Amino acid sequence: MEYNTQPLEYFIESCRKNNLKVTPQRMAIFQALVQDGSHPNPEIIYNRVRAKHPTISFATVYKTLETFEKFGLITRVTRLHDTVRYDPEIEPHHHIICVKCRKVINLFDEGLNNLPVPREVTSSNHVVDYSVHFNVVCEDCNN
Amino acid sequence: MEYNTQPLEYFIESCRKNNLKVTPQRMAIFQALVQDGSHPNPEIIYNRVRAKHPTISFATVYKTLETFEKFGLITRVTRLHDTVRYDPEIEPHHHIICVKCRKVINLFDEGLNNLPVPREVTSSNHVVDYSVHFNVVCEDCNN
DNA sequence: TTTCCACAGAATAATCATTATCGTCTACTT
DNA sequence: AAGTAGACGATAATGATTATTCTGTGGAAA
Repeated sequence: MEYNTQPLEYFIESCRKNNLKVTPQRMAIFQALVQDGSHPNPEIIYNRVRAKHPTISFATVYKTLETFEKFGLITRVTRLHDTVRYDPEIEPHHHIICVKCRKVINLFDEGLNNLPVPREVTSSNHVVDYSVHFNVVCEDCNN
Repeated sequence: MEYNTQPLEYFIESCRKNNLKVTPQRMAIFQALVQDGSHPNPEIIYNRVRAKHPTISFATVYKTLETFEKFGLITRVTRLHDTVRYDPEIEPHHHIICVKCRKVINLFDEGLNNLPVPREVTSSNHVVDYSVHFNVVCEDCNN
């Protein structure tokens, strides 16, 4: 179990490279994220950070995480978290997702439908389905 | 371009099988979803349906879509739409997502990191990255 | 050193998406 | 005819996120 994939020194270095100031709050937010592999949401991070910085505000957490993501210091699991997106397609398929305009296009591909599922996945979980998310910048957004 | 993957007759049949009443509103909601491949959110569907059913309410649209999904008539692109989930991992990796408790676990797998990306994806898009989402019921939720 | 300025942070309001509640209606049972 | 469950509409409530505004601070420039 190795969570500390991004040691603090690397984080600080990355901030410097991007002209981001390294503040105690930012370090705390980053550490709250790195401390485990739980993919926390802003609320959880906020609560963790409050232990050491009781006056920090929600907005700061949101803005900081957004900034980190913008500069590639962290990622988000999916970029489609703003609203539910429905699909009438119920057969196995995959998705092309434009990270700018959030357009979603279905992708049907036999090869992708038959990926070898790692044992790590099947060993302790019941797999419902899977789908490959291609995060792209689409033609329309590329101009 | 083939969107009508689920003709209306099949929809009606599926409703009957699941003891769901087939109402004009439900047909309209389903057709608003099937009419194109745009993966609309509830707001868009609401606006489309209002053309024929001006008195329909937002709540009905939400509840109906939820019902459809529950019975497997439609799907959602991702089940992590309720809140942003951050990840300190910036190297290519994949996700195991429990559809019940929404736990997310990173998955590192060389094979999955080197999938052949279909030409359909690369031809008109700039691929930022991709990630395989395994939707599962995790050990904890399986009891 | 002093002044200036941009960024960072805190507090708070506002917005947007979603869910819950409640009353009504209707088809179907008893 | 009365009862019941599901469906619908109206609306309130909640929860997540974003915007706004003000204050502070550290370093660049004078």
